Amino acid sequence: MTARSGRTMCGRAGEPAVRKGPWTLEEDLILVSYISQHGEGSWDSLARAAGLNRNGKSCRLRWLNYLRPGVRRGSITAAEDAAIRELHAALGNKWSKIATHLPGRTDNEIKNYWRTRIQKRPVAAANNTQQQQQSHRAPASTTTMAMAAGESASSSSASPASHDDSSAVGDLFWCAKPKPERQAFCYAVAVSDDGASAASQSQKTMMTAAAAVGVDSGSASSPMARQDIISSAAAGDDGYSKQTIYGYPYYLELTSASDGVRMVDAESFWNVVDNFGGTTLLVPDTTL
DNA sequence: AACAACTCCAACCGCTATTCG
DNA sequence: CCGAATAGCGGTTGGAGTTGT
Repeated sequence: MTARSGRTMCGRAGEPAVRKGPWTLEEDLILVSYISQHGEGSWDSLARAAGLNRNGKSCRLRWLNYLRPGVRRGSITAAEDAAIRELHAALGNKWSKIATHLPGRTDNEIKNYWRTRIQKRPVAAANNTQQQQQSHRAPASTTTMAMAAGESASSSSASPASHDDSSAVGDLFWCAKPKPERQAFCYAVAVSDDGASAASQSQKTMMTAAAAVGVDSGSASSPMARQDIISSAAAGDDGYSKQTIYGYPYYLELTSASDGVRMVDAESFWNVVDNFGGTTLLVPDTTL
């Protein structure tokens, strides 16, 4: 294992070791499930009560920066970039203050963005933020994603998804939803075309959503490549394809056996989201 | 193909501020 | 008022992924 994972467990003698390091899908689900039922607060006791072998601080960070509804993933837009510069000039390294002006963005994300994009390459970032975002790590890293909570699982009173369809034109969207009898969650994922990073991010969302269906938990394995998901999809007799990602089964609604993942246009994509009355956890990136 | 260099960002740490008994 | 517990903030680290050689 790695240096980081080498210190993933700690604790005093006689006490159960507290996990550190990257969160697993199982842990995410436990945390989301617990908070959706009991709410936030008192993180240390929450961690214990939820049965998570994590300290409260870690739970809080995970929730606030990643799992909390409304957290926005995807690239920083040009407008956000400008806002960050302006706010940083006025406020300095007050990341949490800056974050309050950028809905859905976390202080951690803004801090990372500042350090890696602006501070390091001020001119390039200022001149063409989006170009940079798409030119280095992966082509077209801009991601548009949404995960909608279905009726039975939604303790949140599901406000309709807010989104900007104009950002999505021309991109590939793929949608999936659980079988009706398993409608604990439904979800929809959209990715920009051929983006490796985008796909990986989307898969993460899919996996979380898929696992939230709550069937046959299993052990984690390597994430499937987007291509693998597409190529392995095949409809069953009932028109649904059972897939397994990270050991969790989920179902794709297929319009036909040859469809693989169902590709739809932006309007249809958002129809899927809206028609399920869920809460959009991750909203479209408008930089496309 | 293999390796090095680079970038991104999740998660950690230490510290301060706030709350509560 | 005081001390402990909890929450929040900003800085840093290091693994993973991508690109360059």
